[in-house]
Amino acid sequence: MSIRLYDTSARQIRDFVPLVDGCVSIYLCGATVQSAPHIGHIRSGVDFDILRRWMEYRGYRVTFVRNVTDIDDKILAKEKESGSPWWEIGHRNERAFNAAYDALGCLAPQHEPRATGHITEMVELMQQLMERGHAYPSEGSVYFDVRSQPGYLALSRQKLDNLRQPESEGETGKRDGRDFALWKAAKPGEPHWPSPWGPGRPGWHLECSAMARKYLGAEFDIHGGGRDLIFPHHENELAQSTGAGDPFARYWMHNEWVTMAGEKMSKSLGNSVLVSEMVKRWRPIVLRYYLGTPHYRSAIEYSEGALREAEEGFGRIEGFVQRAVELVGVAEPAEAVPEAFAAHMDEDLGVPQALAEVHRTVRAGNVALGEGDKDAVRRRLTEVRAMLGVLGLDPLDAGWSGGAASGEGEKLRSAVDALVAALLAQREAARGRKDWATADAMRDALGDAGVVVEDTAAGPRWSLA
RNA sequence: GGUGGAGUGGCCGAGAGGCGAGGCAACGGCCUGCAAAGCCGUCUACACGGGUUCAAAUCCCGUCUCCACCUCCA
Repeated sequence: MSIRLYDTSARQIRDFVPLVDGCVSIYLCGATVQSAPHIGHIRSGVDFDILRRWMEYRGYRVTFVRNVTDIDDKILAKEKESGSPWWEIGHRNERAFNAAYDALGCLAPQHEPRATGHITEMVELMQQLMERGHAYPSEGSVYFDVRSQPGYLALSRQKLDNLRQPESEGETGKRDGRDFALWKAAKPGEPHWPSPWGPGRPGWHLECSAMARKYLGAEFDIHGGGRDLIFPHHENELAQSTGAGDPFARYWMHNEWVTMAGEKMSKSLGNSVLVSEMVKRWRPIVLRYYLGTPHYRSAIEYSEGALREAEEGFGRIEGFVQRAVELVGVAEPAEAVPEAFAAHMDEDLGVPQALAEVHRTVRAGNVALGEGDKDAVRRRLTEVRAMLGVLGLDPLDAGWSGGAASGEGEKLRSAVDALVAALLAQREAARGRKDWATADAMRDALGDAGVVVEDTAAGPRWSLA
């Protein structure tokens, strides 16, 4: 059996055959660090993190590259607005992105190259494009000649003649209004780097072609990103790279976006929800469950209610894991996930159906808990952990301990545990004499303090609300 | 104008010709001193109108509604 993936280029699900046996190379378009990440940005990170984890589970050696575009028009516009230098804006936002990836449990890429660190590679690429007749300099800028590239627009399945002709801006120096800039001549006050065509800065798109080649080679397996990148970003990347002679990506994968009242979440519409705000209100693992659980090619409609449901739904899974650990202790994830789960994941990352398998296993585990069947509980726990691990949602994974594993947090935890245990002992005594009023009052008081008490056959257990 | 996507039960969200995905909520039952959690059960839908087929949420035709992308930032 093999993994099958929906390839945007082919518009269908294809068997995944890696370029190099046993290895997978993935290039994901990451952040253009002009602003802090909203949950739409980070959804892409989560979706491709799941892809990567699944590939690793299937035994591939994965090389995952996620770029940082740290120079572009919007960043320069921000510089003018805010007065902060472009590199400071970029760095601040890059840190915000990394904090968000980290908070949501996205594994670190092997390489995280920045556009401004690869000017030399871009210049080389442009020279090759010129030699091959796909690019031309004009007034200090360099443009890609879209008419020179017969395959142009194959990815987005458009026709050149159907593109709206951009309004002529007078002195652009382009041969065709649809030609796009590889290199932009420096304007006064803007950052610039030297090039054979004069000082300037890279155009959008060019960095990805240059960096994908550098870190993954002229041909690699999967190129990913949000769906809005298909055109122009990926189309232009493809044109540049193939124009320079690189075979480039073998599969193109695009995730859908997060919508808000039916509309795409974006900064310009003013409807974006920042990750930094969300993690204050929802546990990061719940946020990941919410963003990573629908199929990656389906839009997610943002709503408070959906977040609450995610919290409840994940809580059900987590509740089983906790109770199971209380009964049988921490059991390591199983070596293999259940067959049905794997089959769904193999089919274009069928996370929703795979998740149904998690729920089935949780139910079976809960039945085993009810029967006190320790062997069965342990088995279900290892299965559930294995499946959750692939989704990056194993609550016992060290990454989710919330950093509270610090000495301070541990001390606090054990202090509270001792206090609650003492109160619960008193409450048990009250229950023993059937003094329900006292027992209930104590439970209410603990509840008000944020400690939820549940009486079970094995005695009372408590957890934080 | 061009290209692509979507409309599923109270809600979220899969599926894509025939055996009720799953979750949340609700309701009933079991368990419980009462709860909580859990288990069992109930509710069973595919925007609209036609058509094809033994059989359509799924295929075909038409209609409506919504969304996205259409280049140097508009």
